[in-house]
Amino acid sequence: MPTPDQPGTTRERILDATAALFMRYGYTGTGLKQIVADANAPFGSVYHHFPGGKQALGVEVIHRSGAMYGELVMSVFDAAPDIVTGVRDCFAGAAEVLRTTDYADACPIETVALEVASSNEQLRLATADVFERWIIEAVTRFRAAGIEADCARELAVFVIFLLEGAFVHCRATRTTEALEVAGKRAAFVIESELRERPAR
Amino acid sequence: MPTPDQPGTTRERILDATAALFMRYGYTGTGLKQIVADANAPFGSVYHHFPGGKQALGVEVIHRSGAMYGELVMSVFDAAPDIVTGVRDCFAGAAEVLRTTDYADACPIETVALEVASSNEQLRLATADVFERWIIEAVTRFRAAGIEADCARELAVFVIFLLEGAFVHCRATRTTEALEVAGKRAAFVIESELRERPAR
DNA sequence: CGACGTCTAGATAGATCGCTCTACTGATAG
DNA sequence: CTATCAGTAGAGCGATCTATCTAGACGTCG
Repeated sequence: MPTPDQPGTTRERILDATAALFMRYGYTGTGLKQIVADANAPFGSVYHHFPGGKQALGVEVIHRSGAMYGELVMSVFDAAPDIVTGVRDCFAGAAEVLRTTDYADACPIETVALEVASSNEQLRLATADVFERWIIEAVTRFRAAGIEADCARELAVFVIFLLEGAFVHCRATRTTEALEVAGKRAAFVIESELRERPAR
Repeated sequence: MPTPDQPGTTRERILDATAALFMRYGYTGTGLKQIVADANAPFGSVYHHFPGGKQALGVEVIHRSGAMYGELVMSVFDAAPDIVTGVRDCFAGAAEVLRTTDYADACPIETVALEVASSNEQLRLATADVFERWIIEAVTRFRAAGIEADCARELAVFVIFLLEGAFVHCRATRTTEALEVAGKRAAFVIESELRERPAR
């Protein structure tokens, strides 16, 4: 489905189209021809704006998508009355998005991360960087909610990759079972942690 | 790294080589040329043994790898004195394998599952089938350990996709942090469940 | 022995890949 | 006005992809 004449500069349209395609089809599964078709951009513009070619475009898309998805998740946390509700809302929201996008829109970098982990060091480092930023953001939230530093990092890693794992099952089965289970368990674990070790 | 003249029939060598390549590079990232090179097989043999081409080969590899990985995990459970230790050993074993294979050998079908979820219905169904079989096997184990039916399925989904999520982080960062955190949390959750709702 | 089916072996086709190249457009500066 | 430069536009290159095709090797039957 080609994206109809979006607003924004050619460069931005290329970035947006690439991000959408990476989320669904991954890095090797997305061709430059398809990117420019979806972005309504001429082929030559890709190499004008991204002299490093597909890899350079990939690195920028990974960082950009990672930042945008991080902000999206954080906005859900901001809207929630407490951290446990925030976690629950994140999983529920992710399930809702999956249902309304024909199980296509999950994590914007997960497919790419697995694809490039053993084949492209530059892209692998980009995905690792995004994951680390997400963890740090989550740690900040958890600490602010009164969880001790060491434990906060453990919980951040636990919650984020429980979400990533659930995405795999949901996309493969076209159900949201895994996200529902994961959300319930994640919320319960954080609740327990807060109960057992109350505020500092 | 081309696999040196393995034993087995040409067909089996093709299946083994494809499975290894899918695990590292995914479906679209693996070419038939590379498969026959690694398998020490002539190109034509692929289409002789798999008349359906790359997709038919993919479907069979997914089912085969899924069954083999399931058996591997179950053998770890069999060797453990109890179910909590079994879960802990699975995550620890997965971390050990990752470390000794340069973070390449994780889940044999995870990368493919994400890649094909929105692009190839036949392969998507194959990955969904494998996940469902794994869940059923895990449910059987958990029920045998005295966990109630509904809860057993929840725990199975939770543990399996916590493992899958951890694989993403480990392969991207080339650390085993996520698997260690996940193993610890998974074991704790199952332990709690057994403590709170003792044998039937 | 020859006929037949299975499997090996690889050349080749046709499409698509990432990428490079030149030409063109339009806005701005001198 | 001309000169300049960023960006648009797409034809075309070599490489690689999946898939097909023909030919040969090998064993097993009649």
